[in-house]
Formats: sequence, C-alpha cells, structure tokens
Amino acid sequence: MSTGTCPPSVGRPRAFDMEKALEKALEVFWKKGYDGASLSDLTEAMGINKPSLYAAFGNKEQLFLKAIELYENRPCAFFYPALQQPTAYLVVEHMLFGAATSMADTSHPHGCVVVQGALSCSEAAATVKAALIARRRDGELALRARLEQAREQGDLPADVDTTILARYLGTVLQGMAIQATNGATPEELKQVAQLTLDNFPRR
Amino acid sequence: MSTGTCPPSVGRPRAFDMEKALEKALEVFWKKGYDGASLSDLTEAMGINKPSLYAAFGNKEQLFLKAIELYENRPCAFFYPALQQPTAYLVVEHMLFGAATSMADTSHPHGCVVVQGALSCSEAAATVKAALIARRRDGELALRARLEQAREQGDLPADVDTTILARYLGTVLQGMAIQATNGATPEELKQVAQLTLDNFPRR
DNA sequence: TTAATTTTGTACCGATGAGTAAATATATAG
DNA sequence: CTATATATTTACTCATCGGTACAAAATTAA
Repeated sequence: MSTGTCPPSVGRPRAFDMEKALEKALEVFWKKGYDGASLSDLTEAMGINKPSLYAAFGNKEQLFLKAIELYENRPCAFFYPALQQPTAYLVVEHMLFGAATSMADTSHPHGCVVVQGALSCSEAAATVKAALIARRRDGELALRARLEQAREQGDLPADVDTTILARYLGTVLQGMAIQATNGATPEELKQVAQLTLDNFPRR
Repeated sequence: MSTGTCPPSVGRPRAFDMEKALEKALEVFWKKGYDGASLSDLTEAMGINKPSLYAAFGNKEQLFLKAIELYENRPCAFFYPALQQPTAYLVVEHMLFGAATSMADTSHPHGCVVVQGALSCSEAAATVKAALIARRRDGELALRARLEQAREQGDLPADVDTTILARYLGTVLQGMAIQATNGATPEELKQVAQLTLDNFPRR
C-alpha cells in the first residue's frame, strides 16, 4: 500500500506538474476563499480538467487542505521559521515584519489564506473552516511555547503572561491579514509591525 | 417619488416585519458570509419566500448591504458610540472592551460581519467586498480623526502619529474578530484588549 | 505484439444557485 | 361592489455547482 507522491511506473504518465497545479489552486483559494472558488476557477487556473483534478487530489476539500499544507511549507512562509530566532524579540520582529512583507506582496493574493480561506462559510466548508482554525491555534500555541521558553531563559520578564502575549500577537498578525485585503501597502503594515514591536516587553 | 421605508396605504399589506426579517438575514450573512449564504438559507431564516424577499429588498446584494447598515446601527454596536467618550484613552478602552464583549457574544454569530462577510470571495461578491472594505476604512479614518482631535487638545502626546495609531488599533480590532471565530471567550478577548490598552500612549 | 495500467478529454449527472412569471389573496379608494 | 394596487404562493427559468462514466490515448511489463 504505497500511497505516496511517487508516480507509478506503469500506465500513462501524468501530463502536468502536481506541485505547479497545487500552487495555482492555492492562489485561487487564497483570492476567492473556499466557498468562492468554483471547480471551473480551479481547473482553469491549474490548466487541467476535472477528472485529472479528482484523480490527483481527491476532491475540492482535499485539494484545499493540500493547498494549505503547501502554503505553510513554501519558501516565503514566515511564521514557523521566525520561531528559530535566538531571542524572543527577534522571533517577534521576524514574524511581524515577515507578515508585513508577505501579506502585502503583490506577486500573490493579499492577506493570509489560513485566515481568510474559510472564515464565514457555508456548511459545505465546515471541515476546512475547522482545519484552518486548528492551524491558527497551533501557530499561536507554538508561539506561546517559544515565548515561554524565552521567559524561562530570562529572555523575557518573569511576570509576562506568555499565553496572553501569544494571543495578542496572533491577534495583531491576523488583523494584518485583514489590513492587507483592505489594500494596505507593505510600508503601512510595517508601521503597524513597528508599533507592535515598540511595545514588546524586553528583558 | 417617495421611496422611503413607509408602507404604501393601498394594496395588500406586508405580512412580515422588514426589520425582523433583515435581522435574520444579517445573522445568516454574519455566520456564512456572502458567498456561503444561499437564498434558501436566507428565506428560511427570514420566514418568507423568494418573491417577497426580492420585492422588499431588491436582490441578494442589496439585502446584504442593508443588513450591514442595520449591523452598524444596532444597539449593541460598539465602534462609533465609543468615539463619543471624552478622552482618547476612554475612547479606545470602550472600543476594545466593546469589541471583546460583542464579538464573543453567544447570542449572535461570533466575530464581525464587516470583517468576515466577504473577505476572500467570488467575483459575484466583488461589490459587497468593496463596500465592506470602505466601511472598515471609514471606521479607521473616524478613529484617526478622533485621535487627532485628542492630540490637538493635548490629550495625547504631541509626537504620536495618529494615522499609524489608528491603523494599529484597527488591526487589533480586526484581529479580535478572527480570534472570536476561533472560539475565543469574552475573557480571552478582554485580556487582549487590556494588553493593547496597557501600551496605549497616555498624556 | 499483447496485456495491464493509468491519464486525459468529452460529455454527462442530479442538485442547487439566483432570480422571475403568473395566478391568487388582501388591502384601500371611489 | 368595483377598480386598483400591493403581497404571497407556486412553479418555473436558465446557469452553474461539485462530481463522474466512459472511451480514447499513452505508457510499461511480458
């Protein structure tokens, strides 16, 4: 039962690049959301037709989930890599400015697909909505753990409540996604990032 | 040309309360978003059938816009009333805690329909998306004007950039809407509000 | 060459989307 | 009572929705 991503050795070879197609699907979901993205939108952008899409990715829901996975693992992703920074301040600085840069980048849709992919949505999107909420919570928990580690190492004041601080930072980051869809420029988002950083508790 | 909301004196009287029906429509749009809310969802919640909806409200798009208008004028709206507070600090305090209370209130859908009603959406929703963006920007501009007035009155430090501060506060408020759809409790949102307020520049 | 296997293109499925035509019901004006 | 005006109900329109059946095409294994 080798259900991996490796292509089978026998049979007609796939005529398109799954990764490229998934990237295109991600852009559609990012721009239009799960409910707003139709299969026609998707197949057109991906350059394939429906049977190919279903054979390769399952269905619309699974395609969305795979697109989200790609989103968080792409080179321009900013959240998890920022956690590797050596100090809490640098972690947050990288995170906030990475968000400002990425979310207003005009080479792809504005904002963050994890925030806006299925926020208010139909019942058909309930599964993907739950998956996105879980991703947002996981991110917040990972940030909290990183801040807690910093606090224990004396890198943050001992009286800081890292749960609240992580939730606050998640709130600002998620708000920046909305600002980006409002049309905020990278500079405007960076001003928000800087103001947030100015208030960040230092050792 | 009296195209007001006053009912005509002749003809069969309307059998439903337009305001009540609009309130129900608002709840549906709030929960499901513009794309995710079907006319069946709407007519079922409103307790009327489609021709009545179209006769009374025009079409889905106009119904949405009227629902948004109702949303901002309802008694539990917190944004514009907060601007009436006598000091910048009190304005922001009322705004943040009003948001924390309202957005996690379980008597209606979580979050804010102006934020999440049409964030990522289909082309059919382009008009309402633009309308929501305009509302968010208007709110931010009104807050900026209030902060600027406070600054001129010496109620805020003279070196405060009210444009950036208003954008930052708008970002936090919009992020709180996302947190609310994540399932954050009123208490959790109030902790974010308090932390934001702790950093607010005082005279 | 033949068999087995997988992808592709076309053409379709039933369900649902937003929106409406037309008949009926209920009111007021004269 | 009659005429007019508006609302309601039912049944419908056409387009699109997500998803699939089927046959042709393209590959490897034997």
